[in-house]
Amino acid sequence: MSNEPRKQRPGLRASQKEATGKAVLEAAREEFERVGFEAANLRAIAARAGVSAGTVIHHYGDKRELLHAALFDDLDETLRQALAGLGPGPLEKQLSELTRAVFGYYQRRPKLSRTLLKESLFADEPWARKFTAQAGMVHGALARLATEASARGELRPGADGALFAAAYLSFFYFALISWVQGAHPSPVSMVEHLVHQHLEGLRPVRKTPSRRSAR
Amino acid sequence: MSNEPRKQRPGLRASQKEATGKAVLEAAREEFERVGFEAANLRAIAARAGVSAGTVIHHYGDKRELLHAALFDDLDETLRQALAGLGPGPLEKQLSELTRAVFGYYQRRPKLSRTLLKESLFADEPWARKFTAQAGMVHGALARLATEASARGELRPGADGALFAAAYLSFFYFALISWVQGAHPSPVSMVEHLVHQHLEGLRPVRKTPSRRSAR
DNA sequence: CACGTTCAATGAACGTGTTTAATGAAGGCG
DNA sequence: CGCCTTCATTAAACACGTTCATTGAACGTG
Repeated sequence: MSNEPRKQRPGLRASQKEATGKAVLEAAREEFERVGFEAANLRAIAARAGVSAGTVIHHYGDKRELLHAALFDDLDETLRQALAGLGPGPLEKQLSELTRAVFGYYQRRPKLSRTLLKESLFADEPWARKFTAQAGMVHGALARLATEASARGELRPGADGALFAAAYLSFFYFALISWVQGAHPSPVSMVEHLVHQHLEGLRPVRKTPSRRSAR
Repeated sequence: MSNEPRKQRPGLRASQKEATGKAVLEAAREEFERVGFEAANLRAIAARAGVSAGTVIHHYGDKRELLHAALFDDLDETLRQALAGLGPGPLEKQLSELTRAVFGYYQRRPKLSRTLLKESLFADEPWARKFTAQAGMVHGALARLATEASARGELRPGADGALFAAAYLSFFYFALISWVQGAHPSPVSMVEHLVHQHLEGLRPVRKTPSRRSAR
């Protein structure tokens, strides 16, 4: 039972392995963004990293995991910064900022955005778990935003923040899928309209709301 | 050789081609549903249809197109029947029926539902066009349902039926993706909750609506 | 240091989707 | 009927992701 915190010295072999892994990841990022996922060639990525194809697989399991390993952190960072950088504004404005920021992540990788979305939505384990956790983080942040908005009087007191968060995510993914499939020029305004309608509701008016009915 | 119905357009070569095409399609359906998309082997499908692997590709271009060719019509039929069979009930009940019916289509193909959804949402041309058209048909029918509900007084007169349809589709796909990824046991109730919230809205109450706020 | 063990790395081999050149039967035409 | 054209079909070749046995250097231990 020697479960001591056995401090592993860097070790020459371990650090070499880490270096190789990073080189492969960098080569993969470049190739994926340059020619897209399906057109990217594992042997080409391996050559660019100065290793053999077998080494790439030995490190990352398969091509899809390599994609996720190469790009997950960037998306995660984008999400965290977008959430952290939200202004105090009204809920709809905050969501609009968030939509724009995350959309930008995909827009910045035109050759890759379609596959990126496709493979992250339908990832296998262990990445499915990571993406679920990531979505859970965003979901929680959104629910918190809704609660704050409720406290400001923008939403009714009993509003279900978690359910609202699910609705926003539905709208966002639907719009994003429509965009990558070429069905809409920009998901931002679609999400905005859907969020607005979701907040206002569609039931018969009891009294005309005094809020601006823009758009 | 007098069994020829007449000098018809088809011609011997054309009708032979159509026969092999159908045989391939049937073999593909069976193999796909039996072992799933990725595990299905083109040479096995070809053998089952009594042709060579090249013939399968010659007919359908690639493996993904074969999947769509094999299963699109079934989904289309499911959708049309679900839409045609909707009762006169209130809008939320109609949507619940629709959700159940379409969900059933995926539920009936456990080995295939994940890939089916994945590949249809992110299809390439020419199938992307067909799926977009199919979604457009459902979208139109949903907008019509909303308009009718509006005429019945369930929704406010100015309600945007098209936007509501987009919201429903967002919820449905989000719930379906969550389901195929194993994140939720059944998409039906999730869609129901989201639709309900969408209809009621989240703005502060001006006057207490007579409906009870479930959940 | 000597010796056995671990393991990152390799390249050849494999499975499978896709491409291609060849084939031969159907179809059109004088 | 002869001849040429079309084209569905095929087998072989190819491309690429993935598997696997092998290797040799790093590592741990006495």
